[in-house]
Amino acid sequence: MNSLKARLKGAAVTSPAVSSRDLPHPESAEIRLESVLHALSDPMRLRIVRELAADGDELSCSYFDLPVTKSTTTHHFRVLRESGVIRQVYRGTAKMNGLRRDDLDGLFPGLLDALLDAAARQAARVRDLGDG
Amino acid sequence: MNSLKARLKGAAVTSPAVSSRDLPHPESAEIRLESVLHALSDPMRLRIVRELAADGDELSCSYFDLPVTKSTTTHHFRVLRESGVIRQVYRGTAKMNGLRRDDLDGLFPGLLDALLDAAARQAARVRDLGDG
DNA sequence: GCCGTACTACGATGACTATCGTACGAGACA
DNA sequence: TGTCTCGTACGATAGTCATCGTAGTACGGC
Repeated sequence: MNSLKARLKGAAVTSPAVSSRDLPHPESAEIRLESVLHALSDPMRLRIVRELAADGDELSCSYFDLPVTKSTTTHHFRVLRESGVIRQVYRGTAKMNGLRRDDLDGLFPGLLDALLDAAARQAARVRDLGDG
Repeated sequence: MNSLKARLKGAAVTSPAVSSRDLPHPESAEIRLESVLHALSDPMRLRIVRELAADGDELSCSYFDLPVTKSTTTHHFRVLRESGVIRQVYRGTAKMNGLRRDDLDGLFPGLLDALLDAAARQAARVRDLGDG
């Protein structure tokens, strides 16, 4: 049942180099706190970032099973990339996504961990409410 | 030249009790991380929160010298209140604003400090760029 | 070369938002 | 009572955004 995840998690690692297509990313110094917060203020994108932080640093877009269409998924990943939260790289037909942890930690030490911890706490809180 | 600030910073502290008008606030348990991040993703509101954290915990709306009209200022304060970031209380004609630090620290330990630190670092970075 | 998979581009749409101006209400003070 | 200040309410407006569907591109494998 996790065959899909297993298949996609390390997809196309055999490719030694990056595809010719490359995507525009902000440089580290161009990353704005407001943009990062805006990117993470959407539940779908916060969820993506949480999975990315928990499950490894190179996940394809299709690894995520989001309750929206592919177009919308593309949109959310673009927002995350353009805000500097993730780095995206084509590998074959897949687009691999990785958290820009080093850049974010360099700019805003402790922020990413605090955000991930806050998100985890909130998720646990919501889960507890669901349990009754 | 800071007479305005001095006058407004402790305005109406003589009033012992809160006015009859009171404003709707989310309870601590109702505060959502996404809403907090969304509230802080606006430069104007991030600035308000930074001043609030640095300059005391009971500042009137008019203490802030924001480059927008009064209507817009009201709007931003409402967003901050409804997201659970600040608490607002009428005192005479003034509306006093305070960070909900205890609630936020209780829900998301370390988050507020990390955010304030991140904002301070970015402000310093921008300042350095300005100095050339 | 052909097909399937992964993702994109584009246009549309409905919702939200930051901003303003004007008009109004609530309290302090003469 | 009148007046001043602080802040609100309301309507308008221009912009952004999350979402979709459809059509299209890029790559890998047959």
